[in-house]
Amino acid sequence: MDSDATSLDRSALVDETASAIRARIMSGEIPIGAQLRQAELAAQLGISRTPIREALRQLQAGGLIEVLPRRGAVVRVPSPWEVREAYEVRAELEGLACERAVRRVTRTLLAELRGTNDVLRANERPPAPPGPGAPVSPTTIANDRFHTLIHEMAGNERLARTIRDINEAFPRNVSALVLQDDPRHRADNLAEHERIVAALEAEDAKLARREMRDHVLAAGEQLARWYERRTATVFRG
Amino acid sequence: MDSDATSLDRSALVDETASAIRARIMSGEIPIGAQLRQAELAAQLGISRTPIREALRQLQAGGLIEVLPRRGAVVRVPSPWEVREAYEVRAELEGLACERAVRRVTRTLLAELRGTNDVLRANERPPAPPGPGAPVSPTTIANDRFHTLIHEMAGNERLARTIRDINEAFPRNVSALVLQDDPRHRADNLAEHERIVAALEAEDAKLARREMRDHVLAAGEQLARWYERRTATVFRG
DNA sequence: CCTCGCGAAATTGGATCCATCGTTGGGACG
DNA sequence: CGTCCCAACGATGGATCCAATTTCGCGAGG
Repeated sequence: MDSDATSLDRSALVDETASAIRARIMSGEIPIGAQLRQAELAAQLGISRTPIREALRQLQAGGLIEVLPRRGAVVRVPSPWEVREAYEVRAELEGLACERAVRRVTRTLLAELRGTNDVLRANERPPAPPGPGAPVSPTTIANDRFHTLIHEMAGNERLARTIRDINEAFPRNVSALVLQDDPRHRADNLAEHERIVAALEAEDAKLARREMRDHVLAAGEQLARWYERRTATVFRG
Repeated sequence: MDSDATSLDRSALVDETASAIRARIMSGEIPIGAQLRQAELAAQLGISRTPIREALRQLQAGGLIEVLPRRGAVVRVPSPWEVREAYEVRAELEGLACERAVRRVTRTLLAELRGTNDVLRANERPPAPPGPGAPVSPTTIANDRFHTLIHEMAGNERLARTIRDINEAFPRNVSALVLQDDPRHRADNLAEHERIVAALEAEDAKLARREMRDHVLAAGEQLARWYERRTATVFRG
């Protein structure tokens, strides 16, 4: 019964399935703490439970979900502490990437970086309050592109992959929400991006590294605070 | 048919299976490039192919093995380039860990670090040439303990996990072999460890970071060279 | 009204089945 | 003698089956 969704008919079905599930968790369509029922997922994707289970094992290895024996899989609920730890590591790695990117910076790449910032500037007033499961906003795409570009400029696959792995351990839409929620955060974020571009243009590796490091740390702090408020709310309700 | 091996009867069978297979790859018992036959592994572990396949997905997510559609799983053969990239990242992360460890250093921990170095010093002449699949040597254990201790001292779970993930992407016995092969490498390794301990004792965070960074980079370079020689040999033979 | 307990339903997880694809060895042809 | 083709074999991968365990609901008892 191919109810809806993406038609997974290619050869790498398990990997595709894992991506599909990951995307639904990332977007918030499947919220934090939710149970992942194998039968349900199988029905929605129009496949049997076997590839579902293999896909869940992949997500488990990445730390996005937790598989409890005989109790099924659950989307992990990151603690503020975990978020801070992860973002300290990510800040270091993104800083390194930014430092390395200085060596490879070109006018074209700088222009593309500025392009992403233009999008951020234009969308300072977001069109709609993004709820969970909403399609990824232009702002988020521009943000991602900014970072991804720098990862590519760093010219180290493992570095890019490591950063990606850390990011994918947390439902990303959450961080997007944090950023888009508060106009002040958006402004800070844009200013930090612009300082990073300036440092790259000046080919000041140390400065670029420090700016990127601080930028990621600031974002992590906001995200951690969001989780703090969230857990506080949960305990009250 | 429970032929031999470890009796996997607990509830987290898939995770145990993954660990078992990983251990056999890490030790070199299953060499680089080898095919992982599901039926064979299942028979050896006395279970069916289903948990084997899930375990392979976990290993695939870690990057240790590669799963080609319809062609089964193969232990990845890292290129020297990949090794250098990975060790650049690892060097940065271990350097960070070492820098952070300065804040938490105690006499007890310093003593334990020195203890691992004593083992390295005592075993400058390794008892037997370690072949693939050999049990882990005291030297390797001491080496691991040295690094693990510092990771713990850093007090950041994610950092430790990230470093571990990178390490586990390469069959570890290879790097152990590289170290133990050449007396000169062993001596260098020991001297570097001692400099790191000295920097920790002096509570010089920046120095500790630099020493650890250089140490890991040096090890990575040796490992990359080993892979270069290996691929050269393979092409000849 | 709340708590405890039992039984049915739901869910997981390992084993097994079978269609499909890849591989290999042998034979025919150039 | 080398190359190509085909058939048989082997392996993978998705689907299905069934036992074991957890969860949920309902009712009895305090």
